[in-house]
Amino acid sequence: MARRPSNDTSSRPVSMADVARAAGVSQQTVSRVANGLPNVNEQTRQRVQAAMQELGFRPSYAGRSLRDGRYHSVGLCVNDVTKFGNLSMIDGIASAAREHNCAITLVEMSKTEEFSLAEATRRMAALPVDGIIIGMSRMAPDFETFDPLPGIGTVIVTMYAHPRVTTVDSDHYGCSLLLMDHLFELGHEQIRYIGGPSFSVDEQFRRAGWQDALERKHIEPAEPLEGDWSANSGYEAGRYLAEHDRTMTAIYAANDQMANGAIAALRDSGLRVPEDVSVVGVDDSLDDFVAHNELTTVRFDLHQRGREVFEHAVPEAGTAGKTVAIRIPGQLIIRHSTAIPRT
Amino acid sequence: MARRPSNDTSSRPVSMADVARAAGVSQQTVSRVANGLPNVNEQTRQRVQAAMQELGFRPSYAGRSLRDGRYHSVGLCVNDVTKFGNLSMIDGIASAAREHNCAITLVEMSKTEEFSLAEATRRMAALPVDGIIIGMSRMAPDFETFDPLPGIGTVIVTMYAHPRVTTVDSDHYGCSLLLMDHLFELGHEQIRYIGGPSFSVDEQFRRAGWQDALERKHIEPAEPLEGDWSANSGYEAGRYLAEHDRTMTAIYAANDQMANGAIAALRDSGLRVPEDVSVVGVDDSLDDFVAHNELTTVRFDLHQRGREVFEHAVPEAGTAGKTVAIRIPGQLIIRHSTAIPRT
DNA sequence: AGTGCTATGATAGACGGGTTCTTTTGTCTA
DNA sequence: TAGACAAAAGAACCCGTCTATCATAGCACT
Repeated sequence: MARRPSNDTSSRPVSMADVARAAGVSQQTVSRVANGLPNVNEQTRQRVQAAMQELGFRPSYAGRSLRDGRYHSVGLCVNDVTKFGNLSMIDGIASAAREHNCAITLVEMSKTEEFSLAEATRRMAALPVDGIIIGMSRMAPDFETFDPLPGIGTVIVTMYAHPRVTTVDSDHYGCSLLLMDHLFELGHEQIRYIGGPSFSVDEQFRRAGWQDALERKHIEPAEPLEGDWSANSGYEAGRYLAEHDRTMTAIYAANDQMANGAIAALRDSGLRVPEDVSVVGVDDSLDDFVAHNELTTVRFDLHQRGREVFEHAVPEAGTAGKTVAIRIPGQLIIRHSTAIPRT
Repeated sequence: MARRPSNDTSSRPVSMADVARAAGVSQQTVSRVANGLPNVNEQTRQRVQAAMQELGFRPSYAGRSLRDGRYHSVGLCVNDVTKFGNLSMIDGIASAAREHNCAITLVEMSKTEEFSLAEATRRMAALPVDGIIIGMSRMAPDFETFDPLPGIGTVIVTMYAHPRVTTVDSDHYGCSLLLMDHLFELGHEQIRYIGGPSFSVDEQFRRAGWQDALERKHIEPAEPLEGDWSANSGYEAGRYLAEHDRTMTAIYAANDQMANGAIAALRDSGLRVPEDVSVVGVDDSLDDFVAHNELTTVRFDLHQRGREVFEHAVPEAGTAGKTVAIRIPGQLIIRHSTAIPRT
């Protein structure tokens, strides 16, 4: 004989059968009570509920999931929870998930090493998820060849489009155009670029936007500088530019933190912002950290992105099947770090 | 009749039975292959593996969980993902979870409204979790009366101790003592306090530490100021103090962001930091946002906290049953925002 | 008495993976 | 040729929830 059904409530979670035994009713009367179905006598209902309470019954997630084939959770795979991009992704998705009464199953891959989409998918597929979301903040080695698992919605959060997978992201290319247009309108032409690490996908697209904007106006882009997203790296780059480039009138830093560092460097070098040099950033992330934030920047609607990501990963209503690439535009926030260039 | 077993592989995930049918073997021969058990002919094994590959078999999480009563995931319930305290909690727990090859099931409660522990527990208990972690960044209305669910490990991340639940947190009281001792050693006595919102548990303990430290030295604490953790609120408080208190020699801001704002305010008011006024903060959170961060602060080991939280929520080895209160000390980081007071 | 409705029980099947028990098949030896 | 033994495969069931049938008893109303 296989395992005998055990009646000791101590070592095993309380099941409906336990409750039924305790209340002196049948198992599916307990089911009726648990699911609020009709045709249950009021006295019986109370007796069952009392038994549930006393025994500490909670319906088995595994049993229920097995039955109705749904997990009510969406899988999210990121490399580093604390990076601004990932954090804002979690935030946006958490909002959307809550609206759908859904939880998030979060897996953090190695903070430093890159991971393949196949590996991430395999890992997530073994978890209780109705859909898989992968944050691809750096190019995965198998992006081109990757095939999503059949039968489960998959969304990659990245700017790169994929022929067989829906991708969603804030428009990290368009934000550059917004900022560059703003600077062009003010009259700037010599606009230097301080980027993030070159392996970053966001960096690649923000930088491409900067470069294309210049080339469209037939301006030769000066050598871009590479930081690591931190204010200190922005400071160093700003210092370098202040000392070596007397023709520039504006700096586009690929995020606010580096922009903030660059501003400090310019001021330490005796240059005024925005009178001598205009500075712009991206993310609108400084408010909590810097008093009187004056930085012109681009703000992304992260909750909208979260909603799009979520709803494409867990397609409730016939949205399935279509592979799309969604880019959510940012909004230009003009503050006082930009002005008409000195003549 | 109940639901008929369906054989259309299209609408249903691929099960072992499907693989067995395709490979022409029995279901548990597939099981043996899947779990690498012996007593399977090499040819049979290859045939089964080929069938698995072709059909895209992946073992059902629900079936497996139902069988062995484990979910390999820990539940985490917070009010707002983006708040520094919660973010660092997620980060720390994610590390610990990864070490145990475990996922995190994340639920974000209302960002603004407080929630009861009973409600949070009920919500988490319906999810695939082997343990429940609740971030209580503001006092829950039912903290005193709360009883944890039997049969599942529960940890509350908060400074308040609870008689029936293990609580873990960074030592938000001790960090104040570290900073105050540092200021005392330099010779400061008139130390003003800029706190976070009074409903915050962290605030309550950081403030209590400041107050107790002063009273232990028989110094009457001057009225504490209340901010909202943001740099702007720190700026306003700093401005107020600069204008109204000419006897203070140091400011203790309850987080780095407010400290950063306060420093800006002092400088705007013509006071030098640290020559005229010393400033300290807590969290060591500025590095990414501010170039040349000079703020003396306290850094918490968030990964250690995450590990403690995780291991008490999911007790692998006999640590169960004991209700403890763990407070993880911070580390004083002395930079250059503190100096001997002017005489 | 017959009809219809409600409350409940009894039984069973389905979901998918894993364990145990049993049976079949194959090989080697006496 | 029979017996011993091991390898391989099958059959049965359990985990817990939910639902689909039936069956039955009680009650009210016509």
